[in-house]
Amino acid sequence: MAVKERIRVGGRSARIQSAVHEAVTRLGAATPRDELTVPQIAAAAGVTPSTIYRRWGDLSALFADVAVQRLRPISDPEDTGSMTSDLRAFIEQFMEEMSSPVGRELMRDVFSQPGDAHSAQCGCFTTDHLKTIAERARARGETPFDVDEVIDHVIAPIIYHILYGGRKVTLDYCHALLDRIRSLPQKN
Amino acid sequence: MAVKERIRVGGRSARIQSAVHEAVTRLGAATPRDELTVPQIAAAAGVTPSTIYRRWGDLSALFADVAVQRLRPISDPEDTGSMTSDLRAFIEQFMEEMSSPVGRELMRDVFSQPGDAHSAQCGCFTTDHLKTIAERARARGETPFDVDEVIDHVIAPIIYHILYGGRKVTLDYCHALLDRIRSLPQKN
DNA sequence: GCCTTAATGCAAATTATTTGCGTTAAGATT
DNA sequence: AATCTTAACGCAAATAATTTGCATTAAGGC
Repeated sequence: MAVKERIRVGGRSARIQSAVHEAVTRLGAATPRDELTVPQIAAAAGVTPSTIYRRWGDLSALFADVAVQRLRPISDPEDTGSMTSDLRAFIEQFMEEMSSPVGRELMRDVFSQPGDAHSAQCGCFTTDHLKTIAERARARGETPFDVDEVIDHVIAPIIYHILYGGRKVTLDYCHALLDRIRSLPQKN
Repeated sequence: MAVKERIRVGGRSARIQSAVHEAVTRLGAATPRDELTVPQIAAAAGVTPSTIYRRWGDLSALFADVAVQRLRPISDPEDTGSMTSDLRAFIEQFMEEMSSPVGRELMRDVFSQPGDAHSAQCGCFTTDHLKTIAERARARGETPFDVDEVIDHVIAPIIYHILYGGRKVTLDYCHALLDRIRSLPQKN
C-alpha cells in the first residue's frame, strides 16, 4: 500500500498524521526498532491500530514515511561567505547527521522500502542543497563546482562507509575528499 | 535475536537452513517481498514456523541472512591478463549484479538490518576481490591501484546511484569513474 | 554404543493484522 | 450558510501471525 500524500491537509487527517509521526519518533528514541509495534504506536498517538494499517500499510512503510520527513531539510545551507567554506560546512554537517545513530537508523528505514521513491526523495534533498550552494557561488561571481562531481566523489564515499561501516568517517576524511574535487580550489 | 552461525554444520540443522534458504529464494522470485510470510516459507521448506522464528527471529533477519549468502562470491574475479582489464571486468560485473532488480533487493535486505554486521560482511566481499586483483597485479610486476581509492571513487558512486536511483548507472558511467582513478593508467 | 544437550515439532496461548460497517468531518455544491 | 458527498476514522469481530511450554529427535562428545 502506497503512503498517501496527505490529501486534505488541514484537519483531522493531518492531526492524526502528526500525532502518529510524533509517537514513532518519541517511542523510537526509547525503544529498539524491532520491539516497536503498531498497536503500541497507535496507543501512544491516541488512534486505533486499524487507522495506521489503512494509511501506511505496515510498520516499515510508516518508519520510511517518518524518516523522509525527518531527513527533509528545514532550511537552506548556511551562507558562510564563500563557496569553499559553504561546501565544507555543508559536508561536515551532512556527515555528522548521517553518521549519527539516528541518521543511520533513518537511512535504514528509507532504504528498506521497495522501489526508490523514498530514497530518491532523500537524494534530492542533498542534490538541492548542493545546487543552492553552487548557485549562490555563481551569484557571487565565483566559479561553481560541478554538483555531480561532489555527489560522486564526496557524498557517495561518505554514505558508502556509513552504510558498510568498514571505515570510520571523520572530518579529516571529509576534508580529504573535498580536496580531491576537480574545479575546486585545492587547499582553501 | 542474532542469526546463529550455523553451529553443527553437517546434518539436520544444515539441511533445514538450506531448505529454508531455498524456499526464500524460490518464493521470493515469484512473490513481492511484502507478501511473503513466515508460515508460507516454512510450509515451502517443510518445517514448522516456530523453527524459523527461533533460528532467525523475524522475516527481515531471515532475508538478510539469505541475501548475504547470495551476495557471497563463489570464485575469485576473472584473470584477464592485465590489472586494468581485470579491474574493468570486475567493476562491470559488479555494477550489473548490483543494479539488477535482484541485486537491489538483496542490498535492501542487507541494509534493513540493525547494526552493520551484515553490511560489513558484504563490504568485505568487494574489498577482498579488489585486493585479489591488486595482489595479482603486483605478482605480475604491475604497479597496483589503491584499493581504498577504488572503493571511494568507483564502487561508492555506483552503489550510491543504485540506492538513490537518481542517475542511470551505465557501462559508460563506470568507465568514466575508472578513468578518473589516480595511479591507474588513463585510457588503457 | 551411550550420554548430554541443542534444535526441532507440535499445539496452545497470545498478539498482531485484516475487514465489515456505522460514524465523523473535510471540502464541494448550491 | 446549509446541505451533500465521500474519504478517513473508530470499533469490534474474524483471521492470521507470533510466542511459548513441553515432548521428541538427532548431533557431537565420551
